[in-house]
Amino acid sequence: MRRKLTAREAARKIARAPKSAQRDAAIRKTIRQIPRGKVATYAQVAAAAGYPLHHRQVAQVLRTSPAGSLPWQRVLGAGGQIKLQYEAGLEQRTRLEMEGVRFRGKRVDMAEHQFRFRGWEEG
DNA sequence: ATCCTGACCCAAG
DNA sequence: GCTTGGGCCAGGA
Repeated sequence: MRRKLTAREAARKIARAPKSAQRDAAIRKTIRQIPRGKVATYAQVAAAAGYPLHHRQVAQVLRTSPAGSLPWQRVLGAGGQIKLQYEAGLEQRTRLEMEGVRFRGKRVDMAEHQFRFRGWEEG
């Protein structure tokens, strides 16, 4: 069994970790803050995580994260559009509707469902 | 280092 | 509404 890291060791480990790992961790943490019935856009997640120009990495994180580790269905494209294709897109829509998220045509009603992160001004 | 690709975004037309 | 072109960034070959 591996011994638990001391606080100092943990800090060193983080300092040594590549920036991409910190960034991805921040993105995952941000996504997990979105509650049931609420949604956020890729760009919004990136900005709230502290990386305003990394919306594409949000998608990358969602793609590469193990299934069940994130509420992936709550992340949408700009304007509340589902960006997944085919079955995946249908599943996303179904999951969201199960959470009480309403759609207007192909788009989620963002005025009603967009999540406000702490420190997220605008709107 | 270069080239390609992606669950992106946005302003134009 | 839709398509297009340009911009953005990181990962993999």
